[in-house]
Amino acid sequence: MAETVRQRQKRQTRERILAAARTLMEGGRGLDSLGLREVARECGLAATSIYNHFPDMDALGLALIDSCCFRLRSAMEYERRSMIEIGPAQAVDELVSRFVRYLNEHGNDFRLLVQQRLGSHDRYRLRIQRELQLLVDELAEDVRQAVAARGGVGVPAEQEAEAAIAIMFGSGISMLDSSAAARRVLAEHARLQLQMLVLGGRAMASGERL
Amino acid sequence: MAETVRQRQKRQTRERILAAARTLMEGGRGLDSLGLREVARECGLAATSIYNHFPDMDALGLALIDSCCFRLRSAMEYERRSMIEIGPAQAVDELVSRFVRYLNEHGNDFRLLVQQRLGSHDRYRLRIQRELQLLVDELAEDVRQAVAARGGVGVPAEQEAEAAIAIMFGSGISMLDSSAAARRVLAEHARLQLQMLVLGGRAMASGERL
DNA sequence: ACCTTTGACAAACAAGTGTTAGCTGAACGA
DNA sequence: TCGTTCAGCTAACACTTGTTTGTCAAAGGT
Repeated sequence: MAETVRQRQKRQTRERILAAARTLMEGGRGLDSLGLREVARECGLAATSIYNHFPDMDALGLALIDSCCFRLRSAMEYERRSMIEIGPAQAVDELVSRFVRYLNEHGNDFRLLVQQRLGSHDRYRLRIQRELQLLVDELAEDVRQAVAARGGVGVPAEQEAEAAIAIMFGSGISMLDSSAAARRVLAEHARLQLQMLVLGGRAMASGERL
Repeated sequence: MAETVRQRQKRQTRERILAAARTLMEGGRGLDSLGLREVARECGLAATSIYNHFPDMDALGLALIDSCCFRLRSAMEYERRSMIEIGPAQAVDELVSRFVRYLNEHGNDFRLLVQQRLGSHDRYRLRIQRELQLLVDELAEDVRQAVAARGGVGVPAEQEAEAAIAIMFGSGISMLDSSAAARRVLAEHARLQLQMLVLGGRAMASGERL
């Protein structure tokens, strides 16, 4: 059955609410300080109308975070095979440039996720941590496959992936309030740091120790 | 001239206010959601009395952040020479265990710093970023000296330090809501990741590339 | 001893908060 | 066509917020 007029309008209004909330957070404001009436005003709705779409403010926040997770996921997803075929140097380049593009397009998403990862709201925190763990797991799996395809063994893929994400997120946070020029420098640094990490993983796999 | 009764009492009250604010944030609450009257209630003061110690709420927040920066600084400071003498493996151990101890004692400080690093308040953000940059710079200088003392050259110390801090902070965030047992595992992971990084720096210095 | 300073206070202000109750009018299913 | 559903509205409740004003009593300075 096709979508009725009412259903379409309701869905659109719901999206307008989420969009308004995101707009209000563009200045870097936290999710905690976001008011229901403020969101309603931003999208030209009566305050109480929001309750037709979300049972309470927490639900709105969770929906917001969910949409951020979705966009992060979409942005960092890529065809698995390519990672394996292009080799480690280009894989690092690809990873960084993909992340930089995500930051340029959805910097406020990223800010929200990192902020709420340490927020007081347990539901939000768990949701985000699960998402980030998925990111690490996928990257680890890719590292394993890429290493195996080249005949390598023993690289601690899980730790390498976790450290790689930490490095990228660290750079990402710095990029958030940097100019476009400064961002390019920071991206270059991130690339170098990741290369260092991969070299270290390789050294460790071949039995080298400190 | 010795401290008068009034001066001492004022200083003590000021500290009581800051302590109350920190207590209220123990559950992981953000600085934004902290109310003046709430803080006043927590330390048995009239709401308006706080204005005798801080011109406004922003000043209170800044004082809070300053005290967090101070404690982070104290916790991570150490005798410079030891880092150079003990060699890279123990240096990594020392760094991690120092950071873990800091997290155990001042986990909420750390949470506050990481949260506000991305907050909307520019003054807070800048203050924290300056502090973290100092941390990176000091670590980089130590790496340079340690490498030089062992006759190494060409290690990209600045990038290595930045990546190391990113790795530690990433682990730290995960540790914040982990049990003591899980924290030990995470610390072990951080150690491994840092070792990987140092090995990579060494490889890179000797001309190895991906 | 006397006057000034000042930390703490209660009362009030204007505005904000999340949420509930009840109404209206347009879209819907029959 | 007629009754039902329901998104959006206004009004209200019971708070909370940061801040200003003015009072009061204790400590400080002379």
